[in-house]
Amino acid sequence: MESARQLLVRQGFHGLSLEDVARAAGVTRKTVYNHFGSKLGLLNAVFDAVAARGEVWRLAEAAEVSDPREAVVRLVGASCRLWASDRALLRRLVGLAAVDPETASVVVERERRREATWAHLVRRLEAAGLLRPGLAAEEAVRVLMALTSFATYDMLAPADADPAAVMALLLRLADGIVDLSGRG
Amino acid sequence: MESARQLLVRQGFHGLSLEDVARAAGVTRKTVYNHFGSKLGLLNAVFDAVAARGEVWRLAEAAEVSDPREAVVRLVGASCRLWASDRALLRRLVGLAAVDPETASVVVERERRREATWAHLVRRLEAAGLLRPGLAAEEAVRVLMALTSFATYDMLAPADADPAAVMALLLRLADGIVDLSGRG
DNA sequence: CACTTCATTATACAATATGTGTAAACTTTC
DNA sequence: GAAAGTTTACACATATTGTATAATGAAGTG
Repeated sequence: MESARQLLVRQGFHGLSLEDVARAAGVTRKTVYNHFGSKLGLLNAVFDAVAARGEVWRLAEAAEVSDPREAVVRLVGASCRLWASDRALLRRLVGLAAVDPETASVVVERERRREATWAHLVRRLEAAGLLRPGLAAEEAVRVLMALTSFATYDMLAPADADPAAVMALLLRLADGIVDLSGRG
Repeated sequence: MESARQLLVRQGFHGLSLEDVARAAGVTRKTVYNHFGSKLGLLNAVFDAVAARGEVWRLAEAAEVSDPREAVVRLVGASCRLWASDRALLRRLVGLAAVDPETASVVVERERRREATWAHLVRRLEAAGLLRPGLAAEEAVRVLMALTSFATYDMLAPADADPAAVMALLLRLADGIVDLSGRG
């Protein structure tokens, strides 16, 4: 999996042959198939690994904070840290989902969960009267999804970025949608 | 090219074989190679076509408006219309650039130009004192690039979206970065 | 009309990739 | 040491990209 990760980052998907992966890992191509079933299976495993390393579970944790404004801040932060955990790899993986319908399922499933999290939080914000006026709840969800997406993080963060700096920028933008002014 | 476009949207990149493209277009595979040189060449042509159909030149036009605030508004609008012109196709094309270093060049070149446009406009905004305090010019450029990226548009717009509605949302967000309050 | 030029076709070929099958060698476990 | 499960080496089928070549056909020009 580590071999696959490195090759995927360096060569891209098209340049990633299971022959190379197997060689780099010091095993046979057949062994790779025994473990992962297919190239797609391998990618799935790599994706799961990066999600785990990036501590995805922190997203759910952040969303459960009782103060909804604080929850937004933490959710944005957890997202940034997740995306920063392996940027080059995520770029390939997320891109792949847009390119190949077969591969899409993995990412789509996680995005669905991310959306459910935000949708729930937006309902709480709405109940607390913290949504800016003239803004539908669904719109707010879409905006927050977009702001906390990998694509946005990737464009906002310079190569040597500190996730915290990006987080500050995102919160500033989110303030146009949600009233976060009570907090730093 | 139209065959390629349809197949790319329907099947994704991995499912797009030049055999299928040729058959759908009613020619031989060899003819496709005579015209486009390679699969990449074909994609390039398809990308150029969608950029032309989406009227990319309007971006440059918008950036030249003398009032910098008005220029921002128009540039955001032109971006939305560009991205809306063939969403399903752009999803594949933009994703592909993130997946495959070979393919990246096409998109990267356009992004570079888009960035130059924004960078110039941000300098004008800065000179007019319209940047929100505590914000570096490079940060502003990155934020505006992110807000007007295809990825953001694609996440913000519902399936049946009106580009103008998305544009309004984006301007609201951009207002956290640039003072646009003088305008509607 | 005959001639030339050019693109298209049919066909074959090489190279590379994915995925499967099988028997032999090797490890692990009991 | 024997049984069970992996890994290997090797062969094979299939699909795809890309190139080469001779034959075919459709222009336009004299």
